Amino acid sequence: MKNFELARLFDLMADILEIKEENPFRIRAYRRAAQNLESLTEDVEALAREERLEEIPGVGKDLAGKIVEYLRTGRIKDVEAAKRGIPGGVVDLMNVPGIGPKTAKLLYEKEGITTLDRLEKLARAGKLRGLHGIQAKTEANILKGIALVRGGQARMPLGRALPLGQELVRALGDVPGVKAIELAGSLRRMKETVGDIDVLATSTSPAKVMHAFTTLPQVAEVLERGETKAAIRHREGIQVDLRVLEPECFGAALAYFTGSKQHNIRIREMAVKKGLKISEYGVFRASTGRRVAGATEEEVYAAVGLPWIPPELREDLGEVEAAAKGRLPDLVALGDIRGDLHCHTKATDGSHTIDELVAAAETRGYEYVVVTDHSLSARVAGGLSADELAAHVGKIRAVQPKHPRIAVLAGSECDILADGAMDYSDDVLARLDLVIGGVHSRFKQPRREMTKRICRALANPYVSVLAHPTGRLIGEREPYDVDLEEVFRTAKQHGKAVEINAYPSRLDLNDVHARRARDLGVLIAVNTDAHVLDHLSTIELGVATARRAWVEKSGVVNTWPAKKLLAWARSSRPEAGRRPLAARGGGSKR
DNA sequence: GCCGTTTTCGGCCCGACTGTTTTCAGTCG
Repeated sequence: MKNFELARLFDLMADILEIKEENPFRIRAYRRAAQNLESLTEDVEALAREERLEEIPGVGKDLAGKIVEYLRTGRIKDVEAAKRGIPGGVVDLMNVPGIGPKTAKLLYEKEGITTLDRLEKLARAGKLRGLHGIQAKTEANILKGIALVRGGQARMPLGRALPLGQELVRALGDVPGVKAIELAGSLRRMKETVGDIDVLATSTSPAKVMHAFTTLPQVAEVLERGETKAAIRHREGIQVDLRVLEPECFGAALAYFTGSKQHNIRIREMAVKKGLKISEYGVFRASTGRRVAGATEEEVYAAVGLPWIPPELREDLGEVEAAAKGRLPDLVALGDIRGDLHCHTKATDGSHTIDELVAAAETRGYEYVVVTDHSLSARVAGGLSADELAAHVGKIRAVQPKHPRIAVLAGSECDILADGAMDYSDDVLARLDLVIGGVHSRFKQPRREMTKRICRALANPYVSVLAHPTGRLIGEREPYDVDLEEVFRTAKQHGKAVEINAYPSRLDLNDVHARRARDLGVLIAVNTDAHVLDHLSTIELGVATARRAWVEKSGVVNTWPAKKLLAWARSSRPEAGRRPLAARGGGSKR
């Protein structure tokens, strides 16, 4: 899978062309192609083999040729050529906030700076001032920027940023004069990580809102403050941008501020063709400057002949075309979820009892909850032996009478062993209502072994759902090397579901992979993997990821009624019905 | 460099804030 390598290469090319002050549209073409390669759900090598590269948006004859060249030779001559005369470090200078292509070029050409170290040294010594446009303040900003880069300006996981953003919205919502306030940007689009938090407010007295914002207790530093726009650094480290506009602009401003940038460009291009101009202030007739829309997002989209597009889809990944054809997906929504299929208890590594879990699920309005503690091999998690599982299932069944409004189901998050066998024998699994299979060991297995291992588990008649299919932990652990195409094909063949695990540091499958699964017609389960009761609410992150993947309600097994869900889980099993655990003797561990 | 219900050539989104060159370029989103 060379999608990311190529994306980085095209981005590098764009950086170099910027420094060389090339045609800005050519630069944009490289950036757009890079972005689309990054979010491509298919393997670029497969597309190349099938001569379908030009189906990638933003990839024409020329870039397709460069992709083929890279896949064949491992390099692109034009990129190598462009790199000549621009030392690699010069491009890195542009990572410093405030340094763009012009400044990077200036620093290199006038001072020969090609590394951050050298830049820092000269800035500290006050030797940059006097260069065209650089005085003391710019020098100080460069030093701040360098510190930021060195500190690793890592993007913040959605699960952390969302509560911070919601807290800010609550705080600013109380400020007198604020009419409406919303999160925007990548946070509203629910990207798995966000670079900053964008907040949009409408008010008749923006100055008051600006003041309130820049003096919030969460503020570590005010970065920028104008009449309608301000930016602060949150004490949690992330930057927060606030924009305040008149109420009649709200829809246009929300659309503009939600992005993505690429999506906005598409919409504005459509507007231009209709003789309109769209900005954050509204939709205007280009000829007269007369305002024709802007109070709501629906108005803005309607002005270019489109239905409203859900924020999660606004990535210029086909949603504009789908909207134009009236074929937007009917996305799964939080309210569609009828139960959680993946939850732990004190029996293994959860921190609440079965009863507490069931009560919490009931409070959420769920129709069912599946208790899925770990199997024996997950030793660190206190995995259960077959005997212990039998006793545990007895306890799970025992709480049912106390909770008549919710079906309490017995399951397991059963380890998929190194060779693809399950951690419990089939006759043990047969006594469970629903089994989730997951990889928790031997993450470094070679791709072919890992793929075979997971596919074997999916073929097991008692396994219904594949937990966290790639094993990645955002910012902590890389996904294991596995051929997801093969996994998805196998899941489809056996009618099994793959999970979108909503655990904040997992979000596994991610949006791109989940979309591929969805495109291949694979069933999806959205689960929290809750270890503490609070985690049940992170289902929101999982549903958001499903929505970003264009997943519809019908494709999500835990939007189904309990009867349908259980019938599906049983459908691949050789025997009909479920035999009571006690009648089967049990005893053996596997 | 891409792309086409105005176009296979000639377009390609739009505006705010900062620092400094004090009228605007550079950067950012």
